[in-house]
Amino acid sequence: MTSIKDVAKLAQVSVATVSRVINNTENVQDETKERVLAAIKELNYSPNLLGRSLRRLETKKILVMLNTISNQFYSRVVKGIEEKAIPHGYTVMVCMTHGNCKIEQRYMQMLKTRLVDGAVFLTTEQDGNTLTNELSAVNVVQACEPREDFLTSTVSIDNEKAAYDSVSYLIKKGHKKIAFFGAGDIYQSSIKREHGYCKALKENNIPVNPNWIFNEGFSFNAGIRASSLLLSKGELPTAIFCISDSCAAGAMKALAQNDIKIPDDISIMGFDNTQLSQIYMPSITTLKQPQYEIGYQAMELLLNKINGTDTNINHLLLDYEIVERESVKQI
Amino acid sequence: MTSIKDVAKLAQVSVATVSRVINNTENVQDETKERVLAAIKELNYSPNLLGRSLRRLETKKILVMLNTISNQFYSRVVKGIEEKAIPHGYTVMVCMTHGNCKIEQRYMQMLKTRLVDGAVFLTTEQDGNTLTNELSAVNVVQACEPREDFLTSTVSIDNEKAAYDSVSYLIKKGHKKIAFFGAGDIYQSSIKREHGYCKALKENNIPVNPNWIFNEGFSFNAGIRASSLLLSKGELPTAIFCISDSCAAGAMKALAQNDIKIPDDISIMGFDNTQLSQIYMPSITTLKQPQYEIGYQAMELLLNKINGTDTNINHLLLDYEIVERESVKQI
DNA sequence: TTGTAAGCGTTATCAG
DNA sequence: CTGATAACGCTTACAA
Repeated sequence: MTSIKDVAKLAQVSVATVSRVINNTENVQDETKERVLAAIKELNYSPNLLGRSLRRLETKKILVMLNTISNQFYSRVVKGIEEKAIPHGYTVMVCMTHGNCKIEQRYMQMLKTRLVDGAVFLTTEQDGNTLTNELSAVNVVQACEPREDFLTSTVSIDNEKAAYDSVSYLIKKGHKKIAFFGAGDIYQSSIKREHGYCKALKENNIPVNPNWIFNEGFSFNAGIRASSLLLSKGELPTAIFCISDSCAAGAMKALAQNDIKIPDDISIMGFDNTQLSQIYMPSITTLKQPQYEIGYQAMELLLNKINGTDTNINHLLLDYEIVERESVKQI
Repeated sequence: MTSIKDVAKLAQVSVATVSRVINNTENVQDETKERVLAAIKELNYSPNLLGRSLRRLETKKILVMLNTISNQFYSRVVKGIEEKAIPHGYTVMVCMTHGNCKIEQRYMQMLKTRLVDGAVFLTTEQDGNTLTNELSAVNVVQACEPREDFLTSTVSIDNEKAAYDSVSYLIKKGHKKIAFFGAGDIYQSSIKREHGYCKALKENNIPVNPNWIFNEGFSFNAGIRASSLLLSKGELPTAIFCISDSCAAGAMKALAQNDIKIPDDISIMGFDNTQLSQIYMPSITTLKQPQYEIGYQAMELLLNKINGTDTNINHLLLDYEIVERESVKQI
């Protein structure tokens, strides 16, 4: 590996001069500069960023932590993060935890040890107190699925209100028998959406039927499982509000296999407006989260934190909208 | 930020001793060790990995370069990479290029400047000669979509043979009129699959109809576009061999909207066995690439390269299999 | 305009 | 078993 010393030797100058040329930081005589540039080219030299970062105490790197990239939802969030980060000179890297605490801690080590300047957590596996303690000295924000006990700035939608609006929409479409396919109380978003679901029913004087609340998860298979359970209950609802588009698709497939027509027999509503909701047959009526914007704003908060421009803890709630497609029918 | 010096001072030992305790590298008296560990705990100290990497000239970090994580196909490949890397002490980070040369070069800079020990390229935007030159001194392998002019070890399937087998399968199912939805000659995999498609037809004395070859891309929308073009041609085939599952789904949706029944009127075959092929209605018959295995083996080659165990350029071709589902019918 | 040298946080060598 | 110190590659006062 060629270092700055090799360049200096070849160009017959000091390493300081080479550094000045590389960073365009002070005046260097044209002739010397050219000699240095020629040497750099000849040796195919690139400055070692470890050395630079160690000296400058900054790396210009950002980590995005998430459970898994197989969840389509996150890809546009990351895109938003990147498009804010790159113009400010930051490079973004994505790290998957696969729901594994150990792996998450390993990446956190990179944070704590200054291998990166900051991180955006899209999901996390650990409890908030631990995280708050461990990461007290580093720059972190949360987006999408924030934990309230992890004390950082956050960007997300108002999950309770979004669910409330979704279920109100179904009610407006004439539905009174509405089931909820959630993910259970390990997910704050699921708890809140269940609250919103109940609130909308109550406000419309529809009793909440606990037999119609299932918590099998976000995935396609979760939708299948929840549908099977629902079918075993006897009476069927006319609509199902699902925690995710994948879950909605799973529900649709399981119901279709039992000769239940969507939306003629049962209406289905998804959540997130992932590509799946557009391409499924029938296409899925869903609630669009502003994924790109969530990422963009989260990165903005992180930059402010890194620069010391804003030391407050902010909680941004962004707008959402219902996207009407084919899976919900007026009755 | 607390450094090793602070720990040494608090524990009343030298920094060397602290380092020995951290790395468990030499014998340290139990009593001293405990004092050091107590100090580390009290100061909540983590060693700065920049310093360590600079000293050791290795970072134990691997980059995975790809176009975009929104392509489901890659998520299992990355999983395979991770599961080989982690037990060897390596940490994996994913970097998206979004088809942008500039961004790709930025990540390559991390490679050239020793911020990471190596990289697996799943896709690349630049021409092979440039890459070969730029990255001659670093540890790199390619997987999935290798460029032959980028001289590295590669892991993939035999795309021509896989396409040949897929089309032969359709022929065995009684189809003689078979269209091809490809991605065009910017993708080596597309070129090769088109070759395989033509070869299978010729071997069965079926003339290749250039009107039935479309190159709109890998995406869902590409499938929609290709279908629209196909419908404008007049005569329809009885089967379509698609370059990806997304493309197949797009084709199915566009055809369904024109009241063409899948698989009764036209059979559709996808490629990759992504989750979409399982969950779509009807489910999509497809060719399963061993995604996890591709990633795992690519990482193995990379480790051998990093360790200097194997300096050859290897080209691994892994097995694939046809997964029969609902979108192809015997006629 | 250029060079010298200190220092970023580690680890490894060499003495003791 | 422990400490002092050089070195990794770079940037930046300070001096010349």
